[in-house]
Amino acid sequence: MVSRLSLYLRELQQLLRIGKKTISSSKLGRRLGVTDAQVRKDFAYFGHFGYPGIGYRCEELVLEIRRILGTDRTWPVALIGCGNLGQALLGYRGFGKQGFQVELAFDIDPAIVGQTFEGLKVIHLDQMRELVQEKDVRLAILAVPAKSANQAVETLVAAGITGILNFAPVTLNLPKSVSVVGVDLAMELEQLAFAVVKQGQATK
Amino acid sequence: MVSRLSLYLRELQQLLRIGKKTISSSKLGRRLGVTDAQVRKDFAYFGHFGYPGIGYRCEELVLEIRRILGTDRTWPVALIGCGNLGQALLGYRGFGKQGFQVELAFDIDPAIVGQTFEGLKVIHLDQMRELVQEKDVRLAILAVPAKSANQAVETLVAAGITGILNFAPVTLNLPKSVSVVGVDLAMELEQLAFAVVKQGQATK
DNA sequence: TAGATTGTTAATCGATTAACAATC
DNA sequence: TAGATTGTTAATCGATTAACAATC
Repeated sequence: MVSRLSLYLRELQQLLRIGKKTISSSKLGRRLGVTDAQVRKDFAYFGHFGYPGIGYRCEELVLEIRRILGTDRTWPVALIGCGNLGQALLGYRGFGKQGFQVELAFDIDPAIVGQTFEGLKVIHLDQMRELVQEKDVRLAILAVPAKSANQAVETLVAAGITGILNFAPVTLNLPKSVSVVGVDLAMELEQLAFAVVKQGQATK
Repeated sequence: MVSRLSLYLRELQQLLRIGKKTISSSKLGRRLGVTDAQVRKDFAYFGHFGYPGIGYRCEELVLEIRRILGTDRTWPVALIGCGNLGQALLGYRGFGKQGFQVELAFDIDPAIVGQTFEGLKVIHLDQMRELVQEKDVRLAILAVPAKSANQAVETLVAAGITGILNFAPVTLNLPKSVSVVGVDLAMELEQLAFAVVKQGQATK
């Protein structure tokens, strides 16, 4: 359900860009494939953000959602693993726009440690603890190979990281106090393949 | 619910790697944070795969899930957009392992078209239609900037693509016959930030 | 046989939708 | 005022869990 908040936020930012001042639950829902009742219920859960007869003021609602999500400030983020994917993530501009700033980059490969990508020098994972504490970093993006993931996670947890965005295609062993969001690209493609096959059958 | 099938599949493949022949619904569930009843219900929906008193045979179940998901064969995939992220995705080995093979790479930037990455020559998007039809490609990975996404989508749909893995942080305008799975990295981080803040409050 | 574990039914829970009085 | 739209209640729907007879 909170994932819909992010979706609304993205759409509202788009609406602002094209100059819309207000939007109704039914129009916002139509754009996203969600019922109007769902949209209203989602927002009403967190407060009274709308205006009967008018709708929601986009600018105001953007601020409210960011406050709810906790992105009304900038979060420093640590990147773990600076291979192919890690480097691409370092260069991704979309994070900054939503309030995330990769401030630390780690690896364990001697061929990578010491190199600079996007103006950020890659540091050995062994030095994570003190740097993370110094910068008060809570979030980490884990972009290491599957076989190194759980080992890296121990270092992360010991360093005080409390949220992990996991790109490694394995189940992480974590204490309940650490949150994890997994992004498994092969899994996403599997979901897509399933949907395409099903859709194909429905059309027959 | 189908997303759990992918999760089970990944875990079962891991279990096979460490030499397990069979697994019970309760042990599999424990590993993934799912109840045993949920695991059994999920599988039973598609058939009778388990053995009372024994559990599920890992190898057999892997084959069944792959059949259900449609990944009991290799899917050729087209990559659209060969910038930072696109190049990283081209180099990602995880796709191949699950039955996806990027066979075509497209872009519109003259500085990128013609270059070769991972042994694949980047082709101009204008030539997509005939190549996609020649190779019978159904799936596309969309890794273009947000502002180009909906324009690119028109070309994809016209070429006969029926499933899109969308990395662009925008809502795509698509006919109902085309499936889409969205991966918005900033949205995932937002979910993580929310979870971390909530967790922090609960601990207080 | 006793122990383990499935598949399935019934009960519970939570999420979504419909409907409408209240409000601008 | 009439029209549009919210927030919320009640109804519906679907998904999850508990429990247990059937099975190996």
